[in-house]
Amino acid sequence: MDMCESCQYNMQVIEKIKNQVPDNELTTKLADMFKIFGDNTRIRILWTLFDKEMCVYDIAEKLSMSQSAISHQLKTLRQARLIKSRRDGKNAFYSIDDDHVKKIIEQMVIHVEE
Amino acid sequence: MDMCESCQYNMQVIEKIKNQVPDNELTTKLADMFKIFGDNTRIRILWTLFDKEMCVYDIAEKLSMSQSAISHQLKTLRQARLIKSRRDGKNAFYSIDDDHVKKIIEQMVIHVEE
DNA sequence: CATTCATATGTTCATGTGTTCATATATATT
DNA sequence: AATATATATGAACACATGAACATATGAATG
Repeated sequence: MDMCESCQYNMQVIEKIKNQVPDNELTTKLADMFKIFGDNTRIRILWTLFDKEMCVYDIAEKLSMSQSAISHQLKTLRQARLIKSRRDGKNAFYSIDDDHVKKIIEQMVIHVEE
Repeated sequence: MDMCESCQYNMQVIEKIKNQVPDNELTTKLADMFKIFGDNTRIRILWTLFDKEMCVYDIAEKLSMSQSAISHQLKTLRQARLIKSRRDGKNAFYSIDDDHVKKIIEQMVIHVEE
């Protein structure tokens, strides 16, 4: 079967993964990153930011949560470099910072929806 | 750019995700599944099982952890349907139960390795 | 059937995590 | 400068979680 560039790259990664003793440094990095995704509020924030950047207040309203709770989670997501922020006057606008975020969540959607 | 079946399917999922109000039921499922991956021991177990099935004792030895700790995590992974078990005499052999497991971890490897 | 080996499970404990509440900071407006 | 609005942050609390330890279960073997 013909594969596109993206899938070929993925196959290379799989080959790299296979037949190796688990590298503790890498697996720790992986687990830590999975942890960031492992919270409903953070997933909902990322989901909300999929199509457009949004300010803190609007995210909080859309998700029916307090500004503080959202702000705390935005900090977590920003520290993990999954989102970035930009100031515009009184507002701070947040947006997805990494192309992989969609792919990672998408892959999990495929998994849970079967 | 030409895309293979797999990538085309992924694109469809992306389209489905975009521009929607986050569905709390789905995002909860996603977060819960990410949580399962969000532990170094569990990632290392999955990693170990990538190429072949293994019994509990061998996994514990390979990862230098107690049999109890491994068994507990195997239960977690089994309940999440990420691995399956098979008895052979005194031994319980575990193996990856879902094709997506590799893809999910692989996608995260791509992310953290940049 | 008693023993041994492999695995599973219940409990406990220390640690981590997410939200709330109160408050601080930053920017704009009057 | 005083005030209002938007966001960030620190502390505290409730809750979740992973490993250790002790023990139970299950299967083979004498």
